[in-house]
Amino acid sequence: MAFDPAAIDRKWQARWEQDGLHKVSDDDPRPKWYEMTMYPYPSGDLHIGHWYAMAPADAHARFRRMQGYNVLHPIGFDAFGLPAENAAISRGIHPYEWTMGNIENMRRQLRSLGAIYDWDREVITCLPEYYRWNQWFFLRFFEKGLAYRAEAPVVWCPSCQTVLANEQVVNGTCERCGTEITRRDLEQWFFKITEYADRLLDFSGLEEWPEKILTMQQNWIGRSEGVEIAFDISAAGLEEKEIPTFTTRIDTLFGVTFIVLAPEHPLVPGLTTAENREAVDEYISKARQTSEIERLSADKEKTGVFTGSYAVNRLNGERVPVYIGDYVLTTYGTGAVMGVPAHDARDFIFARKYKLPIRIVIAPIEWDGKELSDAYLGDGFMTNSGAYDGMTNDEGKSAIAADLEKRGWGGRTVSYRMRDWLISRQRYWGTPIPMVYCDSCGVVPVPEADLPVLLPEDAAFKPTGESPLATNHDFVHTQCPKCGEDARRETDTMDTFMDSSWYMMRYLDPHNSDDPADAKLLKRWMTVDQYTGGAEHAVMHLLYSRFFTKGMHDMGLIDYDEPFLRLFNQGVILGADHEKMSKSRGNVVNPDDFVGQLGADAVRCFLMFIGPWDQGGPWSDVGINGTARWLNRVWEIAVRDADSLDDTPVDTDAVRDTNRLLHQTIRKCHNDLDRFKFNTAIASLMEFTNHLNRAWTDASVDTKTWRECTEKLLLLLAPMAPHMTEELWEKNGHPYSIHQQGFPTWDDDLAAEEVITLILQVNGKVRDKIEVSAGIEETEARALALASPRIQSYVAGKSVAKTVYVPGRLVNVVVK
RNA sequence: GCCGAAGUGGCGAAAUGGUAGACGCGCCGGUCUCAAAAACCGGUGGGGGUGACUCCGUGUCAGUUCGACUCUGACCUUCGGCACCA
Repeated sequence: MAFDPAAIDRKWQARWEQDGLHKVSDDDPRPKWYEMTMYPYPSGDLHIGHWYAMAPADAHARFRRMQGYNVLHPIGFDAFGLPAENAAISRGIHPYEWTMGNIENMRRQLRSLGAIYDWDREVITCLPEYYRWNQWFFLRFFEKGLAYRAEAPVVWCPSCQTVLANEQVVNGTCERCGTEITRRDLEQWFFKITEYADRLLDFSGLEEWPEKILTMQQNWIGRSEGVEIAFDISAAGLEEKEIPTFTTRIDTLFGVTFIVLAPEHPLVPGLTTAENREAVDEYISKARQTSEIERLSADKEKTGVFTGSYAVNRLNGERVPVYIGDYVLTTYGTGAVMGVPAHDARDFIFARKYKLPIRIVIAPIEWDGKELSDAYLGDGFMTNSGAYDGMTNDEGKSAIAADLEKRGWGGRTVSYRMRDWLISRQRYWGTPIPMVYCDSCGVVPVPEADLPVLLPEDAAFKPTGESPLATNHDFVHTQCPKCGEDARRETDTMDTFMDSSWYMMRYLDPHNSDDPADAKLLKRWMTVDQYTGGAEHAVMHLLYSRFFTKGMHDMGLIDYDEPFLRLFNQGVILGADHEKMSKSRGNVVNPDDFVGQLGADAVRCFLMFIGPWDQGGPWSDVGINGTARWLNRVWEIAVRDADSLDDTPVDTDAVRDTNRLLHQTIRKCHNDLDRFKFNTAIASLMEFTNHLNRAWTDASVDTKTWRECTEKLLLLLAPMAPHMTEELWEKNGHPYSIHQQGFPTWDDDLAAEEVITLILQVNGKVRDKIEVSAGIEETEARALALASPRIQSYVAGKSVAKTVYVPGRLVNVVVK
């Protein structure tokens, strides 16, 4: 019976589909297990990276199903986004056609993987039945005050011709295309994610998220506690009488020798005196020209220019000069900082450059009173600080903050690095934002009954920097839902991260036309028990989705407030040259070639066998042969005629060994699959296979034991290699389907070793190994060790200081 | 610059205080064959020894311990994240 993997793949994929084996029922009495993998963008081709993300996830979901859970492991397509639009521009295909064609092809490829996807639950985000709920959620967020329109300096990608959210900027470049970003002042739609900053920092509702992701989210949110303190500028005769600044080091307030405003700060024109105007204007226009990357570079020279005005530090009445400098960011804090050169590295450099005084107000321990060669950032005693002198700087912090609050000059506050989520996009292929602009009523939401606002089929795709929808007159011209007069539609579309923020709900009820998802089904299935995907979404999708869930929770739409209970990040699959796969490197692996030749199971197993799943690693065209060979051997073993063996144990010890290994293998496999350690699970199955093969050759196994072992081997392997195990299950006369069987269980007593190898050491070095009974007593073990001739030869002439006994493992004789 | 993870045979890796290198690739030898491939069996960290054996060995250097790939400190390298955030 030759093993023909391709034929077996076809046979069972068709059978499972026909039988609806993977249809998931909502009423199943078993406990639910919702395991999701990040849905793919329909780029048109399922590459090995997709397989690496999906095959192990599927094996894990299958493992949970065999453990007795009602497992939902759905799939869908992240179908809005720029590549579709770019295809339209370069090839004249409509984004819809392009996307749906790709989905068609990818469905076929996804089926070849043999996963347990329930295709009735497929979600495609670019269809009105999906994106109408994006609009619906937008309106809910708007009503709740969590969606707002504001003018702000926003990030612009000159290549994508659209604004981006801060999270979508990587080192000053566009996350999608790598183009250096610029800034623009535009009126855009934002989601108030900053209002949830503190709750997003609370990870207590999560179980088993990688520490790395939590740290990244924490750093991204960048919470810092400090004080907002206002400096008096009433002398300048402006309407504004003060400059608010934010500091985390209010204890250094007496060390302030200047103020620096961001060049874009609104007070700059007012504070600039006539004789300084020319220099200030020149500086500002130069700052505008410097690129974002350059401006954000930390080691760039700190520059600035004096405005000619002074501000008063009201706590000590000192008058300090006001500068502008581009090391101060408009987007953080108040866009103005108090300059404390003695205790801030940046201010120190700035003060040196512009010959500003450097006054030490926190005395370093063992300070000799000399000038500093660098800013002193550590703790110490307050000095040169009036009434606060002699306090520790920690005490000074609270004392000064309290005094400022008392006098109304400032107060404790919290600043965040994270900005609100900018969701407008000046592109066509996305969800239209359901808003109308009316000359008399202002900004008016589209009534719920009028949803969805359909994305029109025809639009000019060429990006001009303005939304393509803006040139579509039929789309733009509408009536105000309030007064009925002529009005204009919003022509921007939504960030596609809107789609992925709630798609886990839609899988539960993908065709519901009354709600995003039925409340009973949400109750039944949410929260997602296990989510798997790449770590690159740490501060984008994963953060947005947590925010979105908390927002929905607060609106009473759902009763849970974290979307994903457990998260696992798989690593990245690399080319055989250990480099990232890319067309230009020519190291891209096409899974279809291997699937056709060796079968889906071999590809699945090899991907899991390469190494730990979270580590990723290099693909190997020859390495996969090892896995394929092994599956071949499993096949060959499982089709042997067990009746040709003796039906009574030939060698009871050998049979007991086989049985013990069976139970150990079940235990190992179970524990490893539970923790996504597929590589060692497969290794243990290989060992077991090798053992069975030897036992057959030695004729040291009886019919019954052989049958039990091969049956269990197939069950253990079923999550990883679903096709061939199903075929072999049938060949061995078991009832269809192997995938509806329980995962084997083990007996610790049967798995326990009877004989162990006791390691005998002298001074920690292995000198002898002896076989002893597992239940050996300590005194006996020690005696055996000292009696060993090999140990004695090392002990001879020395004195035994002590012996260390580790039960079941070793005896270490310490000699001097 | 700061934070985090990692560094083990020719290669992917295993072992999380107790036999370093399980399992697999590759390579070498063998069986089968006219021959080759496939398949199967055996060997395979390095040095020394005819051999029983023996010494060295988990990035480097110290330390803790009877015993360290594993724990601690410093350093080197690689990869990720953040990077004027006041």
